[in-house]
Amino acid sequence: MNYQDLADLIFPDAKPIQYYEEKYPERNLPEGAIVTRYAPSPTGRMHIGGLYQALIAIAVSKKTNGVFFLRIEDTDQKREVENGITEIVSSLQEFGMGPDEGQISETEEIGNYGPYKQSVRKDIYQAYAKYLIEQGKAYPCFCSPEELEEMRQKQEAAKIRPGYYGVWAKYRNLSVEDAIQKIKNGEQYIIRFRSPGNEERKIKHKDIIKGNVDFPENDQDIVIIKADGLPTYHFAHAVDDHLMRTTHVIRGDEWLSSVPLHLQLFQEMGFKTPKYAHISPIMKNDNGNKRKLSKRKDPEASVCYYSEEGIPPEAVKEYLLNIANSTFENWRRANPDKEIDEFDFQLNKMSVSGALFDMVKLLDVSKIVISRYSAEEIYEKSFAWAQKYDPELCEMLKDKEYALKVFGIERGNAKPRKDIAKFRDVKENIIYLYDDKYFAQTHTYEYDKIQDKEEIKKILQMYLEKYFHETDDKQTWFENIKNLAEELGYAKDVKAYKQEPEKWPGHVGDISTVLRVALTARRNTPDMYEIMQIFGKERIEKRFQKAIEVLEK
RNA sequence: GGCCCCUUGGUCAAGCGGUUAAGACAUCGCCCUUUCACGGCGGAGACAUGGGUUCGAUUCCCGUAGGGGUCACCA
Repeated sequence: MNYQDLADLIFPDAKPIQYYEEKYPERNLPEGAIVTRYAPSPTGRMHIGGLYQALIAIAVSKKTNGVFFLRIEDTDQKREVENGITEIVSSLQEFGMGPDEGQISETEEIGNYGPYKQSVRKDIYQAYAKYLIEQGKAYPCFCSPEELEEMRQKQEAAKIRPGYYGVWAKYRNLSVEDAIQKIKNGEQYIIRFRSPGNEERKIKHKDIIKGNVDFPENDQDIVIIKADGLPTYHFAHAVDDHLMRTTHVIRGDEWLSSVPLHLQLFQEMGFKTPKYAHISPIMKNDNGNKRKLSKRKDPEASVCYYSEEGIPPEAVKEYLLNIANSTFENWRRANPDKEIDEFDFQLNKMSVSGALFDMVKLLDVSKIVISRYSAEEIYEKSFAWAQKYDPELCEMLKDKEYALKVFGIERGNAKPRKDIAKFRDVKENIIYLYDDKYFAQTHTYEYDKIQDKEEIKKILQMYLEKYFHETDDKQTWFENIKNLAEELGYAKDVKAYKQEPEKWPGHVGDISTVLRVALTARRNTPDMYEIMQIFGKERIEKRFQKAIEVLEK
């Protein structure tokens, strides 16, 4: 009896690997095209780190006219979660990051290199496992989990390197006959890789991001097929990325130390090795300690946080790209209107260590992104956000014509306002411009310099009677406020006042402040002329009246 | 603990043997301005540490400290 008999006994129905090799031929792509992927496990809400990885993968594949595909790594049924794939697919979609090929819903996929869901590729993995067994490069192991655990404890107690290797690899040298006998006896087993490695030897590896790294060779006989017949990550990675013709494996750097194993697997199976790029995780400062952004502890770790807050997807992408390649920022400044895809992303320029997540910076990016929107765009996006997350704002925005006027204040010009960082800010930002909300609230009118009740009343009344005309242009409008100031004995010109402040009780700015506060109950607002234009005389009058009522209380 | 990786201002980061050590965010001041925002100008603020190598180290080598990753029939 020989390896072939053993292989046939274990996987009687597996196809020869030639079948798959032919079914999934080399891709016909231009020179230098990068084929890469995002390969998450459907285990819950999508993590920002995953989005980051996918974004980078897309950037490099787009740049080289390559392929970006989505593969679902669901070989661990225990950790799987309902609608896990939908979560991934819809998150990517929301960010405009749909794959060129791969899984596109729980059950559907596109592309010729599928299936793209590992759980339905069982036959393929088994064919390759069989191939390995035939050559004596893999073998059945009959250790129970308890036995393995016991072994590990022994190793730890003896302070030697834990694992299934060398003399500890109990079934590595079991004869084919004995193995066959055990299997026929119905003993449980899994399939292990017979590692040709030697821990004493070093391998050199060049990672695109991390640079040169030296590791000891792998000598662990790792499990390749689990008791449930599904492959482990390592084996699936080798088989899939070979068959899907991946040229660049872009993944989190928690995999870096598995590289010796992966390289060995590729070599032993006769596969061409892909290039690796290991991305540092996005970190968070936790009481002086750096740690990975955690979905449990940090809301901002979940991709859904951004849509809930109303931070535009493109802002998140720009921020992430910024962490990835700091030259992005300069490029963006120079090319404000270009698509992100046009940025020449450099994998090898990525930081070797993990960046701390900076919400303040993200919000700054977001402010810039939102400031570039037209009134129409910010209306549409705010409305869409409000429909999901804020019924009150949604109600306010139903009057589109009015909302467009509101959003149009100081927008669409060369120096647009940058006062909205996320759609959640919108309501607070505009609510005082809505009469029903405004009059329903009780306000404290915090006037600044001019506090005298009678003086304030006089200013408001006189302004409406003599100095406000709906048809005035901005210059005339402000000239009128100056005239009002003068009539009341205030300085018309702020500079003149500042030079000789003792000559006047105040200046035109103080008058403006009274008008502004009485009009909006706020000291800080965007351009008051535009606000008054939107309101018209009648509404201004109503608001002044309310201000006066409050004064008289 | 073994193995591997990392360490430039508060944060993200250029630089890769000779630089007044870029830039962005944040911060502070001034200017612009009827307020705020925007914008403009300016300030403060960094090469973890100790040894080498070198005419010269932030840049190269070694050690130390600190941080991160990894050691599953999880990915």
